[in-house]
Amino acid sequence: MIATELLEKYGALSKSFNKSETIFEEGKSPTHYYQILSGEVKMNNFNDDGREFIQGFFNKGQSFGEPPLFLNRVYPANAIAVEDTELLCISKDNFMKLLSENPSVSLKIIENLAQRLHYKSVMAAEISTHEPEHRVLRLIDYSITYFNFKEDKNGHRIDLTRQQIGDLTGLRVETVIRAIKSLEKKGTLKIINRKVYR
Amino acid sequence: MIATELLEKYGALSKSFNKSETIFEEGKSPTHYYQILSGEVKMNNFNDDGREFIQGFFNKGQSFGEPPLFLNRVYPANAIAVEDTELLCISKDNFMKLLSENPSVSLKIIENLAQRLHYKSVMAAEISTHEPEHRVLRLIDYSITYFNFKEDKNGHRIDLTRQQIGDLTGLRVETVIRAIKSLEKKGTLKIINRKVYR
DNA sequence: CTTAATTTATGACTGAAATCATAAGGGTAA
DNA sequence: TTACCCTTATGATTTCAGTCATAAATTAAG
Repeated sequence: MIATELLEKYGALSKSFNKSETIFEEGKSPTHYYQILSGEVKMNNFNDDGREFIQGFFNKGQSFGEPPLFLNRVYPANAIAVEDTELLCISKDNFMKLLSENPSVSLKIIENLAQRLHYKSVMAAEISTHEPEHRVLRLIDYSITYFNFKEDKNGHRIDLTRQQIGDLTGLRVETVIRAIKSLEKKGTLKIINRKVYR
Repeated sequence: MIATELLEKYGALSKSFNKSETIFEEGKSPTHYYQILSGEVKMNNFNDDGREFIQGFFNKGQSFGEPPLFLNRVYPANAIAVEDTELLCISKDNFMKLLSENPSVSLKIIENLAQRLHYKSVMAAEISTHEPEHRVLRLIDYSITYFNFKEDKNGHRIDLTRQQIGDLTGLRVETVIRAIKSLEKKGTLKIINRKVYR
């Protein structure tokens, strides 16, 4: 996260997106650096059958879509506002200028990329070699530290639908539902009022 | 890649590893920044059944294992020399000092992490939602630009065994063999002398 | 040079997750 | 308030990749 004032000093402008609106599309060239002022964004892909894969969710204060900016490559995924969202946008040129004139910001970017790379490494190994229950549980545990799900007396409330968990782990809804049921039976997690707690 | 002289200025030392020797293990805390002088390194995970997943290969000039260094986290995977390898190693503290005193190096690190994140994004979507043939072909195409496989009159020679392709895409050897056979039948790639060309 | 291990290969069989079908509860938009 | 869609749910069926078995070709090791 880069300080709002610093971004504004380099000409950042805020832009609003309605729920479900597309921010950028897979295959397009990046033009801006984006940071979330409010709302939530997801990055995803669709295969030929229209099946979705969710690369990740991004919340207030987080940036997204930088890698292609640094590589002069096209976006490998779409970015979509999952609720009404306000973004701070700064053009690629201005962003690069900001970076070169403010070395301490680089470290923030590095930490951010490192964190996302870490998540991807963990999930890649999970998706490739583990059975559904393991994958679902690992995603849940990771999301507890990664997103900040609130904790109450029942534990952490996992604010993801079964469908979203499926799209994050490469599983079908029905499989996720059955996996969660089975994990509950084993006492690994709780289902209260259809919501998952851990 | 950071210039050898610069690394040495900050106390980097070279270290040799024999083929199959472990450089670091999953779950351990990072202590050094590593850059390859010669040889090849792979990062991998094993699931409970001993099934391997290869996170990636790293060659001369490349660094690996930085994310946990920046996050104060443990390694999410193992690093193993796939052939006799010589590394340039610099302690975490010295590396951080180098970074803060040489801002231009940060951009190199950022580009490196961005590239790896890009690869992971592409492969995650592939592994999650596409059938074997698609996954194998995508890995091959990505590896052509990512590694530098040499090109001759038959095309790019894919220097990966069927087993390695399987471990990179989360498929079993037999499935990879059949997928490659099928892709050859369709004329998508060539098999000459058991080697894959594209 | 011989032996052992790895790699590619193919066929038969199995099983786990995907698919299909259906339904009820909950939220929300008109 | 109603109608519609999303979410959770469950059972039956199918399918495709995994598994198992076996073998030849090639490479690496002793």
